[in-house]
Amino acid sequence: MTLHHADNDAERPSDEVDRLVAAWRQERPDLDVEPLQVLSRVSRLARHLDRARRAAFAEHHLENWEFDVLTALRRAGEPYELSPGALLRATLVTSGTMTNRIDRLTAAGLVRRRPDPEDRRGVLVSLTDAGRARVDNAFADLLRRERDLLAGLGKHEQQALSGLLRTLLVPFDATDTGAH
Amino acid sequence: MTLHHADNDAERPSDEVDRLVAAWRQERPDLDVEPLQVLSRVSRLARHLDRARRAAFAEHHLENWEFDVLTALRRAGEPYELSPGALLRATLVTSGTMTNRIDRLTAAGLVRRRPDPEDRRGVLVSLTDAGRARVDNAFADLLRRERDLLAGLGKHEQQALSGLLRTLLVPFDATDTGAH
DNA sequence: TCTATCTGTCTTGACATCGAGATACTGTGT
DNA sequence: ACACAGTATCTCGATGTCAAGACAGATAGA
Repeated sequence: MTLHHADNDAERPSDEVDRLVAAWRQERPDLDVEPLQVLSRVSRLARHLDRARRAAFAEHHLENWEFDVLTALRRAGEPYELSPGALLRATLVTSGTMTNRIDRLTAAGLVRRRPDPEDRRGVLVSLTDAGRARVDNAFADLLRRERDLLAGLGKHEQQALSGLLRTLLVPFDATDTGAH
Repeated sequence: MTLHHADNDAERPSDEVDRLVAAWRQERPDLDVEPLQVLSRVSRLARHLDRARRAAFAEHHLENWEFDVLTALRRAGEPYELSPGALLRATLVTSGTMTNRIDRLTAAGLVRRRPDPEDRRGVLVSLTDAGRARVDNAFADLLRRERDLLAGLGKHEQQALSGLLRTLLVPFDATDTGAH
């Protein structure tokens, strides 16, 4: 079957989403399930990426969430210092979560808290030397592994892919005010 | 700045990942952070999708995890029945999680458990009529919303995108045996 | 100055997930 | 028959996250 359009045939390797879409076409031929071809793949790939990152960071004794916070600080540049509010906007988590994360990173000696001299409600969180060393090592390692994951695509294909993804992302990053 | 290569210029709208990559280039000019252009976008987009799905399902009184289980059963076709083991492989969660989910879906009257007549260790989980109605409505709604999210891309672009994503996904779906 | 409102951080309680292990049954080989 | 490895499900304890709200301090208007 599906002989009526030679679109998707030929012996291209198929993934779980191909099977999923085929099952839906069988069960709900009345619906157009094309959107799943893109968006289910995005979700599933993200899930696999999460696991791959977990494995990568294990060697550096870092959890994914620790890495997320530390990289946000590292990216900020000298003196590697941000407010909790800036951190939660960068990492897309809520304020309760961020407080908890900072507590644990402080206990682990990777970040430091100090009162904001210009706003007495506020706090500033900064990287310790140990934190900076850990994140720099882990980040270099992560990039190596991510390059491997992308090895199946040529340079131009990667650029095409990131361009298409950007188009989907722009509306979110424009209108979204982040989590509170 | 960044005048030395006209790559990424022109006034293309930019997203958070463009800013993130720019920050890394400033801080770590020694590293090639190109992989982030693809993979950070995948992660962030998945995160946004998760929220969008949450909003979509709220109207149907469904949580994301409920939808995942119910659709797996719905896709299976008549009589909409699978083992917990098959369900956890389909949804990429652990067995403890799946037991818990089935408990709660049973309490909500959306699925039913019965002993497997052919394997007395086993159980079979099936959709109730209420469960099937709920998932069918929610799925149609989800597809409408996902189509809107993809409105920024033409048909060919969507196909190109799903093809590129499939290339990245195949290695995972081939070697991965799922969560236990 | 006083008051109302806003903002930034932290606290609390509920909850879904994971990982490891317990339990029950199957099927194979001796 | 019997033991043993394999498989399927469930139980339990620990953990990370969220949502809502408490609280202190900032900010603007009268």
